[in-house]
Amino acid sequence: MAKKYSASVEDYLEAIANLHKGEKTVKVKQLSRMLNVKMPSVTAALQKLSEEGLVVHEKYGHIELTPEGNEAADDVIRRHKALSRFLAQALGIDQKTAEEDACKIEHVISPLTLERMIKFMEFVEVCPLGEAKFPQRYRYYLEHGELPPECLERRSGEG
Amino acid sequence: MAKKYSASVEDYLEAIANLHKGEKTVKVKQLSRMLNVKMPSVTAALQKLSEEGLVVHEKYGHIELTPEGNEAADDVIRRHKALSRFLAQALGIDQKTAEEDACKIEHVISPLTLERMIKFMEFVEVCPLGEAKFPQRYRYYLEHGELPPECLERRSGEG
DNA sequence: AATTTTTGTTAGACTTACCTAACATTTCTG
DNA sequence: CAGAAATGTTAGGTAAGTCTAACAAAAATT
Repeated sequence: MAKKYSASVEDYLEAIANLHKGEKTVKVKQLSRMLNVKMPSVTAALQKLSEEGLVVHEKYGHIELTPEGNEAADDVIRRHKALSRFLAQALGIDQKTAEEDACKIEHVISPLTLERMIKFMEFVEVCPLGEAKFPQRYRYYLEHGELPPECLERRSGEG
Repeated sequence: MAKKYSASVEDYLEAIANLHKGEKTVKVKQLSRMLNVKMPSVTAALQKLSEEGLVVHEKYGHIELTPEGNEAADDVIRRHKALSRFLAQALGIDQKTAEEDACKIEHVISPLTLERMIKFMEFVEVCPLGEAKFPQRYRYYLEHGELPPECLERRSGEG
């Protein structure tokens, strides 16, 4: 299960799924715009995706995902979301960059690494913040380029 | 500066640079093995790289990087190392997986995200560990699936 | 309803990067 | 140093994925 698709295929599936959420019907033009490719490229891609049983698309008609296509799309979207959350929340990266990186990395990241990023965020959320101020201190370090005062204070006494 | 090269080009440059460190001369066969491609593919790639001024390679001769090629290779290697360190150290991913993911992600990660990963590691190293036990606690959470005892103890008193 | 505009498709070409098979050169070895 | 083995190159093919130009259908407009 969870076959491997090319980055391009994943991009098409993801875009179709996302467009489906907003609009009732998905059309070639929308995909073309969303993916920054010309319409003939979309037509060609849809043909291949149809043959592979991931998409339903009759000539001049609207575009839908098959159950298999939908499953694959959901998986890409899951990776995308986890990644962009991790980059933004854990590393303090701005939303735009986090999105852009997620769009690329989602195609190549291993399941294990993804799982670890998710675990990392879980941990940060779950571990009492008053105690483990790590994330906030990291933000401070990012902003000021030096350790926050409460780290410096105790430094000589620590080790 | 720092032009954009394809993932494939980056892989060749990186491999040549790495091989150079070990052996005195780099040969087609070695690259072929290292990159899991057949020798004719290497020959073709070297031709292109030569034309682009990244590599010096005369027929049947040994392979070297130009200054420009070397600079590009160093940059890829820098990304690779930072990534694999981040994955292994910060996220607790095994070395093999960390390497594999680094090999892929190095081609698509943004400078900002890379920089943040580096900053993250710097912070973990620099911030007194006795105080910010975040990384260790994260490891515990990874291993046991629940918070370490010292987090749980104080939990009710924190909210 | 006829025409224009928009959208979609087909046809054909290009690029990247790989492959196999056949040939060429180098290197090793008896 | 001559033949065998290993290495490297050329020639020609394939697959993905993109593009432009020309044509076709659908949708909008008058």
